[in-house]
Amino acid sequence: MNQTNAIDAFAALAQLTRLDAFRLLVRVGPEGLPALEISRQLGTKPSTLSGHLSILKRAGLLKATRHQREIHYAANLVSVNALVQFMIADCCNGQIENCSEIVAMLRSSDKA
Amino acid sequence: MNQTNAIDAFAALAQLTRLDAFRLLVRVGPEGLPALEISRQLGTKPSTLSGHLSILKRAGLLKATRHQREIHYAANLVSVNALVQFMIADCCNGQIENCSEIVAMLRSSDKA
DNA sequence: ACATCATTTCGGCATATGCCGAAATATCAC
DNA sequence: GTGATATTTCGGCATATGCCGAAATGATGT
Repeated sequence: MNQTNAIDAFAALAQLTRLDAFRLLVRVGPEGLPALEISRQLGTKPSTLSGHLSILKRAGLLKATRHQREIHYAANLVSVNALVQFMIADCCNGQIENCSEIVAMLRSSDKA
Repeated sequence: MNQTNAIDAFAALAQLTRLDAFRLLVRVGPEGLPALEISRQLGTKPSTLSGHLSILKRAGLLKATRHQREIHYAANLVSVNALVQFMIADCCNGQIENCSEIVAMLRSSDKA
């Protein structure tokens, strides 16, 4: 994960349709959904959604796999972790005692 | 944290100068830095940076406090946590066994 | 009040983004 | 090959964003 990569990921998520699509796929889990099904669930035109999916995929946030005629898109959670790591890298210049709050919070992400 | 709020936060981070500013302030820690100092460290014009800081602040990613003439900006890490929670909410429809990987990854955020 | 330093607001310009419909490409069943 | 379904690519248009310099606002010390 580098600056450019992180900006692509943030930009990908900074748009209503794409954020909805990503969160839908997070809920669905590793099997993902075909593009047309996502388009139906979100109420967007297939052509519009296609561009959005490609942006999310290029940013590393989605994985795509063929299933017969359909292409299933699924959330790539590894990249979420990398993005978080990048955001809070070298927090408080490594003075751990200052960062303990945040670390505790990220630990509490268990409920996700 | 809701959709609109999350989009504002992602959009705020999806820009080179703002991402640099935010990460700089994460490194600096809770005391933050005055605007002009950030402007110097990033090599941007004060007027340009001012707009960026206000975007980050409106997104909840920065806190601002006066110190004499200066306004110190500091990263608000609580909102980072809220953003992550929002991104991965209801992951795998709550079927924990499918999400265990991600949970483990976010736990490993300790090294931050 | 005045001079000074810190920050923000404003206009203007160039570029990027999002939406759609129509057409193109890809896969499958027959 | 033909027809049917799934997905992507391509124009075109409207809007949003980022940058800068200049001017305005805020806060401090004398």
